[in-house]
Amino acid sequence: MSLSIGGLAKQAGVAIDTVRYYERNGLLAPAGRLASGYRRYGAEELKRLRFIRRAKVLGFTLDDIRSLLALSAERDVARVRAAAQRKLGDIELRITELERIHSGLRTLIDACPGHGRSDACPILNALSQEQDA
Amino acid sequence: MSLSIGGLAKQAGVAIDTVRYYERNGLLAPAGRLASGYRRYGAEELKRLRFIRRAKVLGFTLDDIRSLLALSAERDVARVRAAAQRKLGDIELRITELERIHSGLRTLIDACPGHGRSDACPILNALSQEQDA
DNA sequence: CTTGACTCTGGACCCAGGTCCAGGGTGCAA
DNA sequence: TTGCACCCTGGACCTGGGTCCAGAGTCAAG
Repeated sequence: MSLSIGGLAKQAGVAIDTVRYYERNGLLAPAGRLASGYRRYGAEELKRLRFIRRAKVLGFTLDDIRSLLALSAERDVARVRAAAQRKLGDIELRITELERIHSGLRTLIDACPGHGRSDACPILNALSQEQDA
Repeated sequence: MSLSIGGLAKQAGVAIDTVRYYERNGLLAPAGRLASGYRRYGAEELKRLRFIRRAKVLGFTLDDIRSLLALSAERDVARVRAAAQRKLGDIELRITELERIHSGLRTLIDACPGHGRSDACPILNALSQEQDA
């Protein structure tokens, strides 16, 4: 079984341009070529492309994924796990930050009657004036 | 009291280039000028710039903020509140998404002993193989 | 053999939100 | 008057992750 770039992209659920972009950026090894110059792919490349797609879903950047692929090739389980843990930490940080924003906004909205004089609107006041928070 | 662009930027805690960028992009009105062409600012502009900075902290995009400023000028409290509520919804969505990612990663990490054969590493397996999740 | 679908390349462009630069003019203090 | 900090402009550049394009070549069905 052998795939054209279009077939590969379809199987993996990404765009053709994305496949070439990944190749250019070292996430996929340079593909084998036909005499015509057309790229050909096998099952390995499909697996790798799907790996990339899943890792992205889990919040890894392409940079992260490059490392992950290298560690995976070296079978370095400990460092794969450590990378996942770092990513988990990042995500926790982002969640915390969003929750901070969320509660700030929630407080403001709850305090705003949604009508009446605009200088009594806590949202506008919070944005306009000096404050501690 | 009157401020140069540098003074304004400093008071508001943003970069000079950012002030000019905001002016170019309609978040700040075109500044008054001295005969030399130097921009001059008053207290109003400082308030407005701080408004922008705070709104950004609360997760509003510059586009959002442009609307917010317009609504604020029109004293349209109801629509300000509605905009804040939409933004709250966005943020909730982002939190939910991150939590989904978080729990996926957490499960994988917890299942991974961090040593041993790489083909027994749940993280690599999850990324490499077909799966439901 | 023709036709339409596919692929090749390098490079430009997109989003947001700035940031930096060169080459010039200005303001003010010693 | 010199010197330094500040300001002006238009336009290029940055990050991340692609997406789109023109112009040319190729593949496969009918």
